[in-house]
Amino acid sequence: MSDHEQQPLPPTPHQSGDALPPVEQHAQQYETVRNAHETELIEDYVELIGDLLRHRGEARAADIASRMSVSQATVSKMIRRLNELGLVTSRPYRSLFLTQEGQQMAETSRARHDIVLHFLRALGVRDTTARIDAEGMEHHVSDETLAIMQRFTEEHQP
Amino acid sequence: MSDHEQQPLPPTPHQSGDALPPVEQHAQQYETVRNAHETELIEDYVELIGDLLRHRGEARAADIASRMSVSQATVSKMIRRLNELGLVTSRPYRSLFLTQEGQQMAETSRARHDIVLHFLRALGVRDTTARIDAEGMEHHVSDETLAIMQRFTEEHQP
DNA sequence: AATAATTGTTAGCCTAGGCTAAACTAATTG
DNA sequence: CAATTAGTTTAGCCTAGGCTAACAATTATT
Repeated sequence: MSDHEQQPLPPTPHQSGDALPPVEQHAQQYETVRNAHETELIEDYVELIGDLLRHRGEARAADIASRMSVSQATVSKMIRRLNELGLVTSRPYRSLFLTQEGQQMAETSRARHDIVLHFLRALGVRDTTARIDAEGMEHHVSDETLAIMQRFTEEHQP
Repeated sequence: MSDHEQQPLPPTPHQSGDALPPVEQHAQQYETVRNAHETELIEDYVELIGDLLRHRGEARAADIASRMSVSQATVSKMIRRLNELGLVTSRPYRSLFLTQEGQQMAETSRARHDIVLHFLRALGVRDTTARIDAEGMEHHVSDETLAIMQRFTEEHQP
């Protein structure tokens, strides 16, 4: 075999896109995302439970399962975790309730979610799309950006 | 024990926030997010490898590990997966390369990432924050929203 | 050339978050 | 009130994505 190997090339001079950030900053970006992922699901559950309590008066495991389209077993397991984390109280075969701390988290999540959703709509995104995007984005928007989104929304549809 | 149990309450009449979406739509929101999570990491790796190749001329496992701040073992395992998925070619102790398909994915990811990043900056978000938020948001922004972001950016700083 | 340092791989462990199947409890209805 | 249906839980399995520790290969240094 002669040297037809793939060889590293010199960096492309006409760089499209930005330069690479310094290693520490770059690393921090990924770390932040990983951290968000850890709390994301927890927050989604708590937020949904809060919504169900508010709109329906009760939050049953079966509702959560169908709204999240996961199995009831998955929900049951998750509820145990939320319990251990002190976010919900539950008794077998009864509606769930949020603890003080859980309510706090639900409100915060709900508020973030609404800000992002309203912002997207104000930007001109269709409702269905906005809802989907907001669900994914809400956990990755910093307080700084959130504040800017809120201001934008207020200014663009009073 | 007398009946001091926590009881479900009637739905709050003064609803803050929106009403609950119909179950199917609600479920689809969460499904979309779950699907995004599955491809997210893969795309991040491929995108980073593309960036390293472009800016540095080569992409070594050690660089990926430090830029993502994960262990080299984790990177090594992931590279095997990327290989199996036909996204990269690798030989031990040599730089990684992207396959045709990998390059395609890297470009798409990079483009999305840039649009989100530039949009955030155009909105007025500070650079460091914008980078962090963009890293988390990019995988959750629909094509529709992406197009709107791009238009916004063009109009707000040419 | 020998040794040291860097880089990469492998093995084995852990947690989170899915799933199905089976068992149990509560509610509804014949 | 017995039986069916609906809701919940438990057990056990799987994959992804982290980790550390030990080892192997390459590259750099003396």
